[in-house]
Amino acid sequence: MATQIERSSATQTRLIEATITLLDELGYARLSETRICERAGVSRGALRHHFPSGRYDLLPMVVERLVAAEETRFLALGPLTPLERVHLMLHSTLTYPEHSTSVALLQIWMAARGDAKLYDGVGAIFDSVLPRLFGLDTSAPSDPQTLALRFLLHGAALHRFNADYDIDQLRAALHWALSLIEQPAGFAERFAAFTHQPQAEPA
Amino acid sequence: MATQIERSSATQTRLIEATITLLDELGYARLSETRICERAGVSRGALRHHFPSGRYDLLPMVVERLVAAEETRFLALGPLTPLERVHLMLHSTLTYPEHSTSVALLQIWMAARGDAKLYDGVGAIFDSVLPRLFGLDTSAPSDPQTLALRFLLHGAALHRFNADYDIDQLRAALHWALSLIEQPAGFAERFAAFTHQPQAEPA
DNA sequence: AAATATACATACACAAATGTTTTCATCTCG
DNA sequence: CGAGATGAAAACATTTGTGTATGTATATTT
Repeated sequence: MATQIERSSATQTRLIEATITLLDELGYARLSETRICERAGVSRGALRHHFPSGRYDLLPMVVERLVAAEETRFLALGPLTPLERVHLMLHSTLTYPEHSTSVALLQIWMAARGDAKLYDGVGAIFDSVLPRLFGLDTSAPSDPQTLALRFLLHGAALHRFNADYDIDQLRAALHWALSLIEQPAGFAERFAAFTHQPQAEPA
Repeated sequence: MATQIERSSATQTRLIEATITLLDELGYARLSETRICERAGVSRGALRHHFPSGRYDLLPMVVERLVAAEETRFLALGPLTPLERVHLMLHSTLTYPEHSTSVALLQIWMAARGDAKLYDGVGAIFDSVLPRLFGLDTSAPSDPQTLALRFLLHGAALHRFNADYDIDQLRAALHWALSLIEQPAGFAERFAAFTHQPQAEPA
């Protein structure tokens, strides 16, 4: 058979991915070890072996994994300003509005507000999103434009769950907003590959 | 003593308000009938008397109450276009960024996605937010500008829980965004009172 | 190959949350 | 006033989730 290290990381990955799926499907409130194990196809004993205090060990790994995945995409592009990063994220949302990682993160985030033990585990990782994804130094205040674009980004991501969600209207709204402001210098040329969209730009 | 009707609606109100508080403090996951009753100062028997199936009867009332409170503020202003409404809400956020109504609603909303029974109770009320608060007819597509401003609004409301939340930076960002676009005709004059008066918020 | 450590599974104990029933007080109406 | 209805409290059963202990096979080490 495989080595122990391979087996371990395989089941850990299955547990983490099952958790992400369940957070998206059922939300944090209905998340339970039993359900996670069912979905991952392992026993509760295995879960408790790898994550001795259950969700409180598991969820930080979930958050870290999701953040790291996004971070990797940016690292490939070299040094980026905060403004460039938000623009890139907005273009990502334009291209893949259904992107679901944010759901799991939001569920954990909302739960951590009212659960000190959970917050101990995930708080620092969530804080690291600012420097790691948005390129923001927490000490220096960000400029209004970048912050406003973050609002737009988060609002658009959330909109997916709204009653009147429509993918084309979402794109049209983001296009309208982006048309009001200038892209960062050399943005289109530098990140053509990254921001390339299947559908054509409106006039 | 008071009449039965008074007693009834008094305890119902206490239960509803305790629920809103707890949703803000602990989140949906840690909401329980026992905790609600503790906070409201009534027995579980009383809760079950007024809300036979617990949260599934209680939470729709919570949602309806919060939506109705917002709706009332708009009704006093006469007929409003969707664009005017979003502008008003953005001005409200500028004035009272800590407004906590949205937290309880977001908690319920995220939970309802994964709980069909809960969705049965609250889904229709959430849907009614579009016509009742945003003035949007669900059949007709909204214009890109209004939708983009909704993104901005929701993103700004969510920002309150971010690590780098700063009330002044939030205001600056919203000001920056609003300075890019024109206010609806006669907006400042018509709604001077609205955008500067404290909101009637159920405690 | 023996000893040990690791990965995983099963089982039990306990706490918390919900669903349900019973009981009592107080209000309402004939 | 008295019967019935209603609001409220308490008590019980059931379910669900977690914490923890124990058992067993497979891998690693010496």
